[in-house]
Amino acid sequence: MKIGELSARTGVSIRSLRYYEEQGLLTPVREANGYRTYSPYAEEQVRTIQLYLQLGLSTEQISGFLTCVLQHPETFCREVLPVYEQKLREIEEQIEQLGRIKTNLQDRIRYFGANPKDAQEG
Amino acid sequence: MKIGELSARTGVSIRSLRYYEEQGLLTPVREANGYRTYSPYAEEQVRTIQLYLQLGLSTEQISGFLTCVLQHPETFCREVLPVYEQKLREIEEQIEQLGRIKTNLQDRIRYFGANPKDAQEG
DNA sequence: GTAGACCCTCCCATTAATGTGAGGGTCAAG
DNA sequence: CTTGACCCTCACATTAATGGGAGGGTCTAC
Repeated sequence: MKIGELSARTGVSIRSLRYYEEQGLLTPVREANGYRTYSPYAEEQVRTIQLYLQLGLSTEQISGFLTCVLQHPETFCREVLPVYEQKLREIEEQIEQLGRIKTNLQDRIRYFGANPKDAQEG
Repeated sequence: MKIGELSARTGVSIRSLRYYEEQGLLTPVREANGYRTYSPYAEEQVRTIQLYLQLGLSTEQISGFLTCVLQHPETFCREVLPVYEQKLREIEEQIEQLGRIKTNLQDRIRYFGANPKDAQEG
């Protein structure tokens, strides 16, 4: 199938499909006229890419294990686990940082309730 | 004081001080030679700006209430509360989103423990 | 043979704060 | 009057995935 059809089937923009190729995540064959042709498996492949992107992984990280997970269950590809673990650490750190900011904001908001309402302009 | 001294006192780069001015957060006077001259109060002002930036507010948001909070307690400036509340909502939403991703990652990581270790290469 | 729907590449823009460097003034001390 | 430490403006780079447009080829149906 051509890029327009793959885009329609997956909901991923043509621009992004070309970007994934540039990043080594997709390798369509080229017809004599230069058009990209994708195998039917590309559709699942694109959905897989999207899934990992939604987990916050970069195209570079995804490229490290995509070939394997397309052929095996995720848990069989040993490149995957360390990426997940690192990402998990990053996420936890971000959550902590956001939690600190949240508490700080909540404290500040609380003070508004505890103080006179004669607020000043600008 | 000149920009180099303000930078040294606050630890904020000269580049950033000029950026804050561009964004309307600082308004040093200009000498005849074009040099920026900052009042002694600028030091506290810069620390205040940094504080709000660390809360995740944008320079645009900060500019909306900075003048007021420099003259009054934060709780007296009515521009502040809605910004805090909006930011708090954003933070909470981000935390939720990260939490979902975290759970997803943890689930995936758990499956590795529950499966055979004969992982495949690339 | 032409209209219209495809496809191609190349390149710029987005976001927000900051880094960096070129090219060039200012000023104080020697 | 030169050195060196300042200061200035302008402008590009950073990040990552995506949007968008220009300029142009291809293919199908009429």
